[in-house]
Amino acid sequence: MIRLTKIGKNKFLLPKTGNMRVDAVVYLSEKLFRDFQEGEALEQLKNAATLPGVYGVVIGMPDIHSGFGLPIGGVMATRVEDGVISAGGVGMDINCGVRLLSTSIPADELDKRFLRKLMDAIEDRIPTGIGKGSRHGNLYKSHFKEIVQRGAIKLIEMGYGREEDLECIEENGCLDGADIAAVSDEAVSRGNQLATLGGGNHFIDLGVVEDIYNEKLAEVFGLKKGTLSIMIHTGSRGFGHQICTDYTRIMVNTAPRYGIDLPDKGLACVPISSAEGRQYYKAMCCGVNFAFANRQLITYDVREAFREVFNRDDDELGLDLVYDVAHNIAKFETHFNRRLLIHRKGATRALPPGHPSNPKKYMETGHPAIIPGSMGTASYVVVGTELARETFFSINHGAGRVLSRGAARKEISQQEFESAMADILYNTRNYKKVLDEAPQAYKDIDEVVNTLSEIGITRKIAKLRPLGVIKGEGD
DNA sequence: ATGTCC
Repeated sequence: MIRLTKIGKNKFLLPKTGNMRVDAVVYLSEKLFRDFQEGEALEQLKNAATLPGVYGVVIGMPDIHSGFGLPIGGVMATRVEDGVISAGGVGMDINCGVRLLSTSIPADELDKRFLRKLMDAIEDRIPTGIGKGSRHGNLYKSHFKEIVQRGAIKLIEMGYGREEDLECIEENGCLDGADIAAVSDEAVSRGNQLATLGGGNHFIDLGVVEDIYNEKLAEVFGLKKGTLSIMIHTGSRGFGHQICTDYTRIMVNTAPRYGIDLPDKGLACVPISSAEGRQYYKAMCCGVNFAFANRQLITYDVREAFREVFNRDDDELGLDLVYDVAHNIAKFETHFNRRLLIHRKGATRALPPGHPSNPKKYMETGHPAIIPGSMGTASYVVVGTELARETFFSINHGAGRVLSRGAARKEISQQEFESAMADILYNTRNYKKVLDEAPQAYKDIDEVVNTLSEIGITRKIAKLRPLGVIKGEGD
């Protein structure tokens, strides 16, 4: 078993041993540390620390749990000159991410019947669950190349959103460098899921802004206590999944040619500057842009559903985009005066006030970073601080699983599930289909969020409480 | 996460 050494409040060290090139650091509160059972995730951090060109420290966030190659809740920086790029370091669901919309609708105005009507109107428009196709099939057929190369920008040009949405999306809704020529035919054929939600932890939820911790910043973010909020969590669906699968195979096969000794197939990687590395980056950008476009189209559908059910205009409803963050992505960024490729896997970028990569609208506050809890617990809006420099301005992306999907299905009873969901509405007819997503399968979101805010890496801005949740059904 | 194993 790997030992963690406490090196500060909520901060633990996994010291460099064996062929690790750098240390690893894990952020855990005392309670999260006591309950910590993620030996495999620590192995994965150690593995990442052995890769060529890895820089600084490999980081585990408080929501860390084992994943494919790099753990979920993992951050790995590599030097552009001599470092590697890893498809598994980004993850299967490229640019899985979450966006938050604010409204000017007082939540206490809505009774359960009305909330249900809203959820039904949203569900009528957005296919959910694994393997579901899109109602915007025309976009896939006629504009796919431009959408994956130009992301949300292309959709805004076509009228699927507001001009001002773009500033409120990480990378302004388009990661530069996408080239569909780097994407396999098989991946392209799976791109027909544009404008679908998917399954697993993906959701659309209606919530209420329950607590404000910082009035000034909340106002800039458009978050007012007691108003209805909408959160959309989805990614690049089968398209991104296929890109990761394709390039993991390529990287496993070519890594030896570059003298790379792979500790784990899931961490398959090649030099950033290699032909295969550059190709993967181009393809990954397509997956990133697909996911931005996916969330943009879902936003378009949600706004339409709201107009229909309320019979009011956007002007009266708000429905403004607060922000859209990526959870699974690799990006070229400058930290410590060095050009690095930051792999964030189940981790969120959180820039502090004044950082030049903030959008103009949020330059003086830092952009909102959105942290969803589980289907039955709160979510948070936070900002990064200057102290987040030590994590390459990265924070956790959610609560983190504490039970595997299988264990959750086996161990949680119907009564336990229903009591955890209390008076929260959910769309699923059969609770068994979402039992693996039960609140009990996740860590305590308050504890996880506090782990970073207590040591000043984040500042909490607002807390959101779910009222109604739309989930895709697994099997 | 995922046409959850071509």
